Amino acid sequence: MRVARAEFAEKGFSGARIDEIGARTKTAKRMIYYYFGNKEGLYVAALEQAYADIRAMETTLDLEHLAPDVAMCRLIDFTFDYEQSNDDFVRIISSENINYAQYLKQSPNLRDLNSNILVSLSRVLERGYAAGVFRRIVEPLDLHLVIISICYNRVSNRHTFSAIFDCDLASPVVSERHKRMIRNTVLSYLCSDEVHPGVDSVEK
Amino acid sequence: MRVARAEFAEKGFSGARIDEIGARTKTAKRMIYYYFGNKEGLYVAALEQAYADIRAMETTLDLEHLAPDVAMCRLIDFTFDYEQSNDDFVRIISSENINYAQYLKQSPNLRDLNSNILVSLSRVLERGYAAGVFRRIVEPLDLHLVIISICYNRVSNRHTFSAIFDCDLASPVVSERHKRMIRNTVLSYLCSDEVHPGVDSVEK
Amino acid sequence: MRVARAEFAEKGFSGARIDEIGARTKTAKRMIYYYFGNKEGLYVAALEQAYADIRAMETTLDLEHLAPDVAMCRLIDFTFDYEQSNDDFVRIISSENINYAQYLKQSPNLRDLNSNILVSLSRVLERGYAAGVFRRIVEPLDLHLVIISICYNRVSNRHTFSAIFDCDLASPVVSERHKRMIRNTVLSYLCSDEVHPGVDSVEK
Amino acid sequence: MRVARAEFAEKGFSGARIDEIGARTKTAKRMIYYYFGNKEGLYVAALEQAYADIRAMETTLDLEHLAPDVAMCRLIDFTFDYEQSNDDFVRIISSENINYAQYLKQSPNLRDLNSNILVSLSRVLERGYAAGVFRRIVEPLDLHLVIISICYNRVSNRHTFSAIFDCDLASPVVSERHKRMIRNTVLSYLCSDEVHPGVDSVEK
DNA sequence: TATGAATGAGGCTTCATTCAT
DNA sequence: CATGAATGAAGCCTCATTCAT
Repeated sequence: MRVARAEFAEKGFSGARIDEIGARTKTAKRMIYYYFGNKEGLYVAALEQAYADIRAMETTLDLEHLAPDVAMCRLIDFTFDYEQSNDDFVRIISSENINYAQYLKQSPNLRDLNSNILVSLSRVLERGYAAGVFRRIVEPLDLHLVIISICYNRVSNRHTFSAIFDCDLASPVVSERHKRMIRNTVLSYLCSDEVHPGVDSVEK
Repeated sequence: MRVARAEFAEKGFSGARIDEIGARTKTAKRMIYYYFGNKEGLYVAALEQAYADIRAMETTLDLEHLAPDVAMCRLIDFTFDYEQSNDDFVRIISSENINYAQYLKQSPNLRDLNSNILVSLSRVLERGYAAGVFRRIVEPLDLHLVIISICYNRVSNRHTFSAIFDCDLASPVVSERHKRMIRNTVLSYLCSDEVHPGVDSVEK
Repeated sequence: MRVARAEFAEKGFSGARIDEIGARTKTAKRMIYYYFGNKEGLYVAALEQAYADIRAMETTLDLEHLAPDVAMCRLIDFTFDYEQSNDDFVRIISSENINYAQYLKQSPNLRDLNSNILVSLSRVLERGYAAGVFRRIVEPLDLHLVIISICYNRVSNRHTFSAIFDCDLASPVVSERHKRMIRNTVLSYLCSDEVHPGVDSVEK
Repeated sequence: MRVARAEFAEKGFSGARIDEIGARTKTAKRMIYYYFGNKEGLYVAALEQAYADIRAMETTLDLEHLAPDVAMCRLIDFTFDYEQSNDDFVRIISSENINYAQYLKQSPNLRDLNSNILVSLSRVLERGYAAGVFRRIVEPLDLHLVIISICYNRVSNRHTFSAIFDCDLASPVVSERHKRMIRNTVLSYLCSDEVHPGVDSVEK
């Protein structure tokens, strides 16, 4: 199963070879069909496990006992570190998006699995508003998008990014710089309430 | 060629079927080999064209004649709109990252092709610092990462995102809200210089 | 066992799936091997049962107490009704003929099992000749062929027949018409002794 | 193609091995998929050809220039001989009935292909009624069923028949006897108009 | 007697690619 | 410059059967 996840993460759904997974497992290829029915079944199982893993880690964060801004930073840091350390997770989700999430949609238990991240975010925001430390009114969903996007993209697109810009996003120096940047980006946004009119205010 | 790009974007490299491309083209499948050598050649050609297209559009932005903050907003808006309108581009790049950018790395002319976005960003930043409107010292590369990440992820991962959170990222209401959010996120970050210590300041 | 017979009847020997039989039975698939050895053993058992069933019914006809022509009609009607009502029986025999009856030949108890139909026919014929109601001298075997052929074919080939001629052989109207026809065909044949020279009398 | 037909005739659809067909052909197995798409496509092609062949022969009978009874005998003889000589045809149709004629139904050109046999029969009957040689009013479809059933069954079920009754239906002696029998059966039926009440007249 | 887990062999099919014209 | 026909390799999957308990 770990092997399957690695294979799907490495090659994507159609690129993955079920023979390869069988060969790298003690059990024979035939058993994959015994347990999972077909390639799709194995893929869905790997996908489910990937989501289950991150959820299991998220519950250990214990944000409630931290000050709102500190809690927010911890959440950001966790997301940052998790994505960076688990590129299997990142790759399988990218792959699933190539597939229009058709397999994820079939797995109903996955649907509500990740909703708790929005609950966590929501609580931290509420406490921040109450304490006066956050002033920007924002949807938890939108804030999650900001955080996850930057953390995720650093990992998912690091190959094209580094090819084009000739930089190594995985180096400790850059990692630390980026982690700080994301913290400051999110907190600057939340703590200010200035509105930037953007290009709309310009004749176009 | 348009067909090839669509096919690669839709299915990824290994999922794409060269028969399918042949069938959807007037020219026969055999000609693909005549012109591009093999599947990889066709893929690289499609990839190059995808990058060439966005570069062609970027040169029309004319940021120099706008105030720094307005220029920044225009750049953000352009990125946002381009990614949202060109999911072929987004998909083929995700697919290429699944492949560890091995094909992009082989195409040397693609390397320096996108460097001008850093130049553009750099100039806007310089003007912003000079005018005192931007106070945060930031690498152009890092800033680009922030902008592109959010714009790109909204599109690349919209299928899993919408499956999990049951929302439609492509709806006009959400799109507009997110576009504003990205502007405000980036500009809040640039205009402030506060540093948020983050989780590091907490015993860990 | 009922399940096995239905499966073999539905799909033929090679089309039948022993997994399917196992799944539709309370007992596990493994038990099939315990009791029947292998697929062939199960098939032969199903085949034997099919023949045993029809034989059991045939013994209830009680033809001896009927006038010869009435007895013949009753035999025809029974055959007609049995074939029409038991397409499982028909199908498994067709399937066995596809297999060159190789399994039937292996089952020696099946050999003499159906000989009693010839005995029954023979007795009815004898009584008919003695009474002067039948005039055509005919082999019981040949007469059986005529009767069984029409009754059997209506069922065995009804799918291609109805596809080609766009008719429903199972409808009550057609069934009754055909039943009458077979009676009249057989009895016209037996009661007359005219000989039709056929094509042989024509230069060829 | 001849090979394919023989293989399907011998083993039925699911029993046939496409590898076997490939091996017995000059062209490679792969080409079967090139031309016919899949196993089903090849099977349908073989089925269509089987029907086309018999139709081609039927058109050469030239029944119009024979007396009605002689024409009827010639039609019977042709049917008898064709079925006996072409057990490939017989077997593939039996096999198709095992499949519920699902493939035949998909082939619309086959539908009206065999309608001409009913036309031929109908004309012979009309001429027979007009000449007073036939007296039994009968549907052409029903008469066809009688003729084809006996001729077909002798071949299709000869394996179980011979296993059970220990006789060789293919021997010249039996063949000739049966051919005569069918002629006399059909013509006795047509030339008489007696009605046999059957079992219905008996208390039941 | 009963059973879930396991399996080697072989089935159909698809792939990117090349040959002959 | 263009094309229909051809192909070896490999992919996914299913089969009847047996093993360990």
